[in-house]
Amino acid sequence: MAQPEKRSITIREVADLAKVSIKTVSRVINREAGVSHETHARVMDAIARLDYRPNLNARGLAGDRSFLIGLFYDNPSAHYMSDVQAGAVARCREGGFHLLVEPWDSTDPTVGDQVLNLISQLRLEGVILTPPLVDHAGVLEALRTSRIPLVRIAPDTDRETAPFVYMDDYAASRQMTAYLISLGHRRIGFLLGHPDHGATEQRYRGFRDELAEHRIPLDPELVRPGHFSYRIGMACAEQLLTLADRPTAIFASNDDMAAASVAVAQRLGLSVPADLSVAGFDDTPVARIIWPQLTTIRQPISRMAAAAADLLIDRAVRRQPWTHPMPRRLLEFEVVVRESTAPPSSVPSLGRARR
Amino acid sequence: MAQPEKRSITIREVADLAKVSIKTVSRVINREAGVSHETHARVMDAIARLDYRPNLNARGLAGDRSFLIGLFYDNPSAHYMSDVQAGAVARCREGGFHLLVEPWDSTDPTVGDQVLNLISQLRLEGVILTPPLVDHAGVLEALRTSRIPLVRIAPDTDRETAPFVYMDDYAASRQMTAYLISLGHRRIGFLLGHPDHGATEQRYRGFRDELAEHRIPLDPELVRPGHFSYRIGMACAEQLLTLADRPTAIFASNDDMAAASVAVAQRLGLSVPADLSVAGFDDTPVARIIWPQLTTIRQPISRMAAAAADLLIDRAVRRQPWTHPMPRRLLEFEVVVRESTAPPSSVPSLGRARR
DNA sequence: TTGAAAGCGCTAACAT
DNA sequence: ATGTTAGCGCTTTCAA
Repeated sequence: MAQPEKRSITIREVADLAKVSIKTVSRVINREAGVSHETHARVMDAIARLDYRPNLNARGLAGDRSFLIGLFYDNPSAHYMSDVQAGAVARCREGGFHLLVEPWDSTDPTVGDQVLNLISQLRLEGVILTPPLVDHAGVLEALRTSRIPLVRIAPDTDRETAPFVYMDDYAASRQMTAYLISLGHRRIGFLLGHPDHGATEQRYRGFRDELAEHRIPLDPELVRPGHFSYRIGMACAEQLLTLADRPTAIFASNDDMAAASVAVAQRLGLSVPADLSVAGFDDTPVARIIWPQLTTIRQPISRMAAAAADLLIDRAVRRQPWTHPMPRRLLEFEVVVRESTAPPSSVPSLGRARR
Repeated sequence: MAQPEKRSITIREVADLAKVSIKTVSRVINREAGVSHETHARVMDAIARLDYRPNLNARGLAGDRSFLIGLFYDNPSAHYMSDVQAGAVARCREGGFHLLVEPWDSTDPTVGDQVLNLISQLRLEGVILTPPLVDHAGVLEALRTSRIPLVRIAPDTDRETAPFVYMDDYAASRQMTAYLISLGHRRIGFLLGHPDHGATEQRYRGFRDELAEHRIPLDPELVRPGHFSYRIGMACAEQLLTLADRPTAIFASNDDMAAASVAVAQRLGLSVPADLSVAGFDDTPVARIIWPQLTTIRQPISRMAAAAADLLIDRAVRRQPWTHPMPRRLLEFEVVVRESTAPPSSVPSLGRARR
């Protein structure tokens, strides 16, 4: 049984059909100048008739390109990565690029080598780094020595060496804290993020500074290390809520920990928000999936990723390195008020659901 | 300021250093037989000394390969895709392949063309399709005409034409239903999935057949179209729970709808599981994030994806097409009993949390 | 505005 | 067991 020939159309055949040289076809494909209107039309016609698609391997080999952008991550949050990926992949497709996803184990001491290896094999045209990998010394160094274009999302350290996109975690945190205070809360518990994430410190600072601004003393007992984890967040929330003088609100620095706080409160027979207000951060789907729905900060995750891809693609198309100062893009967050926050009540409820 | 030369090491240089021909180096790289021990060692040494990394573009162009596997999806569930991706990417890395992620809009009538275009440009060595794209006629046809190796995850239709991996949704659903019945439930509400997903029908059939097996009549009023959606699931749950003769249990065919049912129950002052048992399907993180934690079915998502990648890589390495019957891999599910299910109580509680 | 020829770095087919 | 040679399909000089 003869295997039907699977050979694809090549630039040669297009050139023949259009009665031009392959260089002219190449010019058309690459939108180079210097092709007459009429020739251009003939070539386009031939391309369409033959259903020609240029071979990216060949283009890459000849032009030292790959049309590939790498998304490097080490983030266990499915929703975060899903948003990042969606933003990046959409922008890539618009620009004729493709997204290669590569998870890394940042605890592996050879990760730098592995990165180097990948880069030199694949000739990626750029890499997007997400937190917390974004501040990983080994990975950063590998990327630097390979001199590959790099855009980081929300980096914490070393902000001068490469372009990055970010939102103002500090301001967002202050704004949420201010909102809680405006509701009348004075004893506010705070659940810290993972120490490896730059955002952890930013969000905590925003909380502290806003309290100070309102001359509300910060009770160290109310600040707990939740590591962005639902499980650890639960333990922290339980400690907070069984305190003799328990807080009337908890500001968790991500939604998972906020959801954990809500769950603990309910388990303890406390009603949210009547007995306890809970605020989250990120606006992941979990914020709407639990009851009551979470008041939280909407991060522009997908737009940050799109902006990152945009910087990379722009650079790849221009074929020009960035110059100092490195570009950066600031995207806006939003405080989303839902059902989990309300003014504090002095009378503890019986734990009945409201409504 | 002179740009430092960035030229990479080529096979030529390795050959020179090792005093062999490039073909021999090529043999070593590709682990072909027919290289003496001593030569092999010399080449490996040269590779290490020069830190040589073969250019994948060149390898791809010459050998008509790409070392790229595509993950095509159209699934809005971040957790599902995250698991799929993790499984696939892990297996790819083991095999020296890379994963390209491509979301598609299955409502776009030109999606078939777009797929064709992508394939012929990139020369992917294989494609993994996830539900519900896995049953999309246009995409399937495009993939078929391009004759690209394809492995589908949990396909519903056309199961003879290409390899696939799957779990037994039907059996899982029966098992969960049996469990609910064993607890003493007789009026069980069922929340259907999205009509485009093959699993929707399987899960429903399992439910129906298990009821029949126990001679429990199926009340059509208790079966509602939740579309796998949290929001729609909420509406359905509300209808179910405000029925005069409301069910004592709800079997939602995914976790999101189960979470919605729990939320609605709590809002209505019903305690879960005392007043209402709720079972989910999938064991996504939401199952543990809500309170009470969901009894659900653990799908082997990531292992299915790994198996899919495995089939593709194996075929790519052998460079042999699959023969009939197409390979398929069945992976095991697991019923995970948590806190959201219990025997029905005849005395409606006051809606207080237990414990 | 257009084209010819020389690679890009590798693998394949065929020597030896 | 090892080498030679001819491409893979494109982009890049450089010339016309």
